[in-house]
Amino acid sequence: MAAQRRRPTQVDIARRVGVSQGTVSLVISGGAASDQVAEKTRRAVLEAAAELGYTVNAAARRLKGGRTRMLGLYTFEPVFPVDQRDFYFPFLLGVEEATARYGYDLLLFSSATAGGTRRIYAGGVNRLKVADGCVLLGRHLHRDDLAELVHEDFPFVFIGRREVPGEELSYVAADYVGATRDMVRTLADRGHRHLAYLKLSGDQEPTRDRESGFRLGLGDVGIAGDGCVVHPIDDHGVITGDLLRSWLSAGVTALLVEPSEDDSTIAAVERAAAEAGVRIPEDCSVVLLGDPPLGEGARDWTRFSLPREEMGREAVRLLLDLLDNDDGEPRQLNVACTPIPGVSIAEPPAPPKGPPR
Amino acid sequence: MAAQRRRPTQVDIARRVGVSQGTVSLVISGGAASDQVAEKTRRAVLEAAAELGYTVNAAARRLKGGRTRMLGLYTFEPVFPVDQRDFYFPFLLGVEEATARYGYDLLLFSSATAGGTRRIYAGGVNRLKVADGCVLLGRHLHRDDLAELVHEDFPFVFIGRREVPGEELSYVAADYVGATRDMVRTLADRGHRHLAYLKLSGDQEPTRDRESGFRLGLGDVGIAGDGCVVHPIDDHGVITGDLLRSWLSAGVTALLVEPSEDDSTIAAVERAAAEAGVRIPEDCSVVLLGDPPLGEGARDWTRFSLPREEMGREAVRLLLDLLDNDDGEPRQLNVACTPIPGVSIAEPPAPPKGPPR
DNA sequence: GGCCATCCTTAATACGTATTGATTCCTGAT
DNA sequence: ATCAGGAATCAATACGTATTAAGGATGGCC
Repeated sequence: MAAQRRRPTQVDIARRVGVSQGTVSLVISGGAASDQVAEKTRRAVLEAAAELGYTVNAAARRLKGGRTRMLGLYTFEPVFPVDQRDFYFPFLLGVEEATARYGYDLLLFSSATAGGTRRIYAGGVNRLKVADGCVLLGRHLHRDDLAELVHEDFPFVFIGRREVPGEELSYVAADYVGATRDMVRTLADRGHRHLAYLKLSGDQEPTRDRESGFRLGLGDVGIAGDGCVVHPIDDHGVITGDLLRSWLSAGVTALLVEPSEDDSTIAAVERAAAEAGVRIPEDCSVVLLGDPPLGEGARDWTRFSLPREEMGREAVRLLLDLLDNDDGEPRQLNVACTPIPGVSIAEPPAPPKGPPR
Repeated sequence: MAAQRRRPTQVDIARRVGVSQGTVSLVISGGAASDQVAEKTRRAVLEAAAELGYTVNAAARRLKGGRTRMLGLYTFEPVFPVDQRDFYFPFLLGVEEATARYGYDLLLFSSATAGGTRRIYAGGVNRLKVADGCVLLGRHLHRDDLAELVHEDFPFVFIGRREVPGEELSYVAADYVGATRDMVRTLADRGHRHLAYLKLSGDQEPTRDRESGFRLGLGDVGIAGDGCVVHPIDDHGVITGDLLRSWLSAGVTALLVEPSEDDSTIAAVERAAAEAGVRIPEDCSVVLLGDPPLGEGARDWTRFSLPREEMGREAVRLLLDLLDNDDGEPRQLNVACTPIPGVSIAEPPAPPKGPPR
């Protein structure tokens, strides 16, 4: 154990065999340039290398070559805490799988917590750049950091559509617009004409996309906006039974609910319904605009699901594409969501009193 | 956008500010030597660094002997595939959490798959060394790789006890010996005198430790070994109803089953019992020597559980300790398992015929 | 004004590898 | 004997950082 402290280098091999370090390098790196080395020398070098227990110093090799063959994964929220892991884990899975398949290593930027908040620029230094490129993930991002990042021209791909004014950036996103639009159609086909959309507060792109889809859907089926409600809820989802009841008596027959990463908004809707004595779907249809992790024995909601694992894989693919073909062009990919029929919608109930029209 | 492709270096910063590269290094590395730099210069450097989007080149820093502030995580099995993730995930969780808390980043060596098998030395290069140190995990390891790694004197900690002949290495392991020993005692207290131990084939340390515990336990309670059975099963657990029946008629009243990473061995026991018409625990008590991931509605086995998350955290702690105080001493830590009572044991049934004594 | 001490900055060097233009050595032909 | 030409090897250099001994400026003190 108390043997040599220093690891053997190519110089050690060279000295032992009686050649130069350059020659050793030619042999060790193998491949193309290696066949110009005499077979005898070649064998002698390899033998000495084995005897000394030589291994290439990865750092030195990387230093020379530029690439690190590492991809970074930065998450604006901590991914591993258990309450959120079911939501984020499939992305991770996909990213990891693709990273491995392409022969890269994956660097998790776990350290980036500055006083509880996660920031890219800790100490004025962008740590992400240790990797060749980076996959970003998470809802509660710092706009400043993101803008700065774009400005730096560092290759990255966001999972989820993100906007930075005046810049085009690369992402792979779920097609919330289309999926929500389809949901509205589905409800309209069942006869619903008065809808309430419960959107998350905080003006994030995923929310905006759903809202666009909502309005587009209304247009598609010819529903006027004034019979409908758009109601913001905070992340921990507060909605009262009274509020729900007031909507229903105003003629609303179906709810579209935007889920958060956990199941808080859905739980809130369940509570409100119970409170108001409203049955789902008999008295009110409910659809989820997404596919949050639900506990055991949860209701089989009518919803759509994101191909999260595939999104992770695609993000890596785009990133590598970005690295290899360095035009300045952003890569943008929208993937379709899969509708899940579920059992939380039904025909609208017979109107108790005459609703407006 | 089509700006410089090359990443800015300390030299670029130096040129811009009008100082030397050395001064920039002093500022960037921060800490002790940093306070001999004038505050004005210091700020100018940091500012320029931010503007240029400078990041320290990990490879270069490492080459020079500095730290990368990266810890590696190398798994001999793929961790992410879903069927095994429930087993390995808590380790990951612990490792990630501790890594983050100590301000390090976590490098997952996903790339190390050479033709399906995971090898540390892919192409003669030990890639682990990019990181400051490494946590190793997994059952099906390559002994050659491990021996080589030890021989290289690279700091690492294994999760799980591992042996390399003639070397002492660092690990944090579950105390399988003690836990199994206690299980034998528990069974003996209930009146069982003839036990069968189903061990995994493949001569791994965790298996050997359980077997030691088994024999120690027998000694503790004064059971002779000749009324007991030690039966190896392969990873996919084949055991027939006939075999089970033959044991029982030879007087065996309780089974100790070593679980694999999935639940295959347990499923095999269930099958064999059903096949032979043996009820658990009425006709035969069964304990698990571990805590495998079980599906929904699985039997509440009498077993013991590993503090997997804690083990992950501890591994990181040991590793950092190893990095900071570099004596040649290995760090070894055994953590106790927690017994879980369960409902799969009972008193031994009345002997159907006179069993041997 | 000269000398020293203090503070800041620099120049030089090492780390281990990959690459390339130059050099030596050989062989065979003239 | 000389030279061309190829094969095998070498010497030199770059990569980006950390470190340290040495240099230079500034100010104080007598």
